[in-house]
Amino acid sequence: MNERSAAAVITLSIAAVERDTGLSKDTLRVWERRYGFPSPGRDGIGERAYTLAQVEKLRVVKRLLDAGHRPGRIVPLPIEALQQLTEQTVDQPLRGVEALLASADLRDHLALIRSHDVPAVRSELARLLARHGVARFVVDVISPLNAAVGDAWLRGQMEVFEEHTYTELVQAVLRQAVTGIPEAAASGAPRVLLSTFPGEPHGLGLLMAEAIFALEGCRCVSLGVQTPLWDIVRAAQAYKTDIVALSFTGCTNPNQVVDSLAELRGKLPAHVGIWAGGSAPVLHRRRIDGVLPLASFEPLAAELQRWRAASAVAASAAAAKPCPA
Amino acid sequence: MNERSAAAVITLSIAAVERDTGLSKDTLRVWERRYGFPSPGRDGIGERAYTLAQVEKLRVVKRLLDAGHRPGRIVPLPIEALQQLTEQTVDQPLRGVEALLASADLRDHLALIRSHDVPAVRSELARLLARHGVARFVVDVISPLNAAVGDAWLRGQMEVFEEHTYTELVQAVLRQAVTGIPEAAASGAPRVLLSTFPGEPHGLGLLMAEAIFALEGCRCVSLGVQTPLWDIVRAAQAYKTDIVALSFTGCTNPNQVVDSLAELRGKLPAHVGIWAGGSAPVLHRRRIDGVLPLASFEPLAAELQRWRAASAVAASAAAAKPCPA
DNA sequence: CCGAGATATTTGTCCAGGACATGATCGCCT
DNA sequence: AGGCGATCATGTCCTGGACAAATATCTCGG
Repeated sequence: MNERSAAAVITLSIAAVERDTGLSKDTLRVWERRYGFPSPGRDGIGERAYTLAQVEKLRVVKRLLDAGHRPGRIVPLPIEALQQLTEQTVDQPLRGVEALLASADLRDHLALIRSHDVPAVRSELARLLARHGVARFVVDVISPLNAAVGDAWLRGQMEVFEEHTYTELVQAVLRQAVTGIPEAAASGAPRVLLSTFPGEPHGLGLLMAEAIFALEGCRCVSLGVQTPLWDIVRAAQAYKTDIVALSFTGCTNPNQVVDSLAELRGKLPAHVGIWAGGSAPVLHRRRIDGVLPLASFEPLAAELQRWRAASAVAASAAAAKPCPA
Repeated sequence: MNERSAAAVITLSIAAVERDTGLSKDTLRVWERRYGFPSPGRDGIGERAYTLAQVEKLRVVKRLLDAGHRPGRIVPLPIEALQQLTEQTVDQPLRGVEALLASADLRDHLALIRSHDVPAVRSELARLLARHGVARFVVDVISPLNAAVGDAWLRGQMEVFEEHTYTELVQAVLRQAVTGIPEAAASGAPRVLLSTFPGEPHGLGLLMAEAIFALEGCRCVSLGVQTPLWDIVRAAQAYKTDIVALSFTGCTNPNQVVDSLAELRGKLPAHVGIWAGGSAPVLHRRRIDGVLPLASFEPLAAELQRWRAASAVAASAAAAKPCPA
C-alpha cells in the first residue's frame, strides 16, 4: 500500500512501481516469473517491495522497449549492458546535425538548471522567449530541452526535484506566452480542445501545443491533464469543438493509448478531428483510423491550413444543400 | 484487449471499463463476486464483456462513492434509485452562514462556468483580479469559488470537464498574477519551497499560496505537484530553503498525510519550517510536532512576520557566535 | 539469393479464488 | 452521552494457470 521505509532502505509497493514505470502490475509479476527480474523482496505482510535500483533498471528497460527491443532479450541483462544498449539504439536518431548544432546550447542550459539558480533559469527562459518569439521558442528551444531533460533524468544525471523545477519554470513562461496571444477572431477560427487521457500526467506538451494553436489563430480551450474519455466527448459537444488535440508521452501504456483513441474516435462525430502528438512511440508505429498523428510541431501549421481548406469546402457544400439532416 | 463489437451490441472489455470508470480491474471483479453487479456477459474467448448500461450505472456509483456513500449499500441498487440518491445528496452538509452570504456572487460565477462560455469566464476572472488585487482575489474570490466548485461536483451538479476547464482558467490567471509580482530583494527575504506529496494531484492551492508568499516578499520556488518526500528534502538543501509549504486537499489519505509530514520533519533540519495548508480536515484535527498547520490564507502574513522576527533573532545570535559548525 | 507462407515462440492481459490490512460501523459499558 | 473493543466492509495484493495477438524463425519455390 504505502511506502514502507523501515530505516534506511526505501522500497516501493507494486502499485507505486506501476505508477512510476508505466508497467502494469500483471506485467511486473509475469516478468518476475519468467525472467527472474525484477525479483523484489517482501515487506512485513508478504507483499512485493521493489528497491530504487530495480525501479531504475525498469525505467531503462521501458525505454529500450519503446525503442523496439523485446523484453525476453533485455530484461535479464545487467544494467550496464542496458545502458550501453541505450547509447547504441535510443540516441541514434538524436545524433543528427541539428542535435550537434544545438548541443552546445543544450549543455549550457542543462548546466544552468543543475546549478540550482532558479532566478537565472527563469530569466534565461524569458530571454530566449523574447529573442526567438513564441513559435521558435517552443519548437527550437523547449522541445529539444525537454528531450534533453528527460534523457538526463533517465540516466540519473538529473534529480527529480531539478526536473520538477524545470517543468514548473517552463510552464510558467509558456503560460504567460499563451496568455499574451490575442484571442482569434470568432469567424472561421477552428475551436481546439486540448487534454490528455487518464494516466498521462504530463501537461507541458499540451501547453506547447496550445501556444502553437493559438498562434495559428485557433480558439483554444484546455482541460488540463487526465480527462476521462467520456468527459472529453462532453466537452467537445459543449464547446462545439472542431479539433481535439491530445498529448502523449512515453510513460503511458501503448495498448491503452491505441484503444482509447479508437474509442474516442467512435464516440466523437466524424467532423471533429482528433490530433495526437507527443513523444509516445506507439503513435507513429500503429495507425489509427480517423486520428492524425503528429510527430512534432512543425507539420501543425500545414495541417491546420489543410483543415481550414477542407472546412471551407464543407461549409460551402452545406450552404448549397442547407439541411443535411 | 480491444473493443469487441459483435454486431449491434457494443460491449467493453474490463480494461476499457477501468479506463472509463476509474474503478480498478480488481475492484470490478470483486464487486461482481460480492454484490453480483456488474455481471457482464462473456465474449467469444471467455472474457468479461460489459454493456454500456452497466458502465453507465458504474459511473453513477462512482460519483456516489466519491460523495461518501459505501459500495455495499449502493451497488446492488437499481439505477433509478441511484439517480434519485444523487439528487438527494444535496445541500445538507454545507449550509454555513458564509455560504449564504457569498451565495449570490458564487451562484452567478457557477452559472457562468456552466454556460460554457470560456472567454466570458476568462475575462470575468481577469476583471475580478484587477478589481480586488492579487491577495483579495485569491482569498475572497478563488478560495470560496474552489469550495463551491468542489461541492457542486460532489453533488453531480457540475460535469468533470467543467471542473477541469475552471481549474485550467484559474491556473492561467493566477500564474500570470504570480509572474507579475516582482522578485523580492535578496537580503532577508525567506526562501519558500512549494510542493505537494505524491498522491495529491491538485496544484491550484499551491499556486494560490505562491501568490500570497510572493506578495509578502518571499522568494518562491515551486516544484509542482507530487514530489517524492526525499526529493523535497534534496530540493530544500539545494535551494537553501527556509520554509517548505505543502498543500493538501481532501482526496488524500489522512494517515499518509500525517506519516509523511512526520517523516519529512525528521529529514529536514530543524531551522527549516514546514507549513501545511489546504482543505484536508486531518491537518487541523491532528497536531504534528514541528509542522505549522494553516487553515486558510489569512494567518499567513502574520506567521511570516513572526518567522522574520524569529529569524532576525537567530541571525544576530549567529553573528555573535560566528561558526555554529 | 529472395520473398511468401507456415510454424514456433514470445508476450501482455485475463481469470479464479483466496487472503488480509485498513477503516468504518455498531453495540456495550461506564 | 461518550469512549472503546468487536465486527464487518472493502480494496488491493497474492498465486499460478491460460490464451490470443504479435513477432520471429523456418521452409521452399522462384
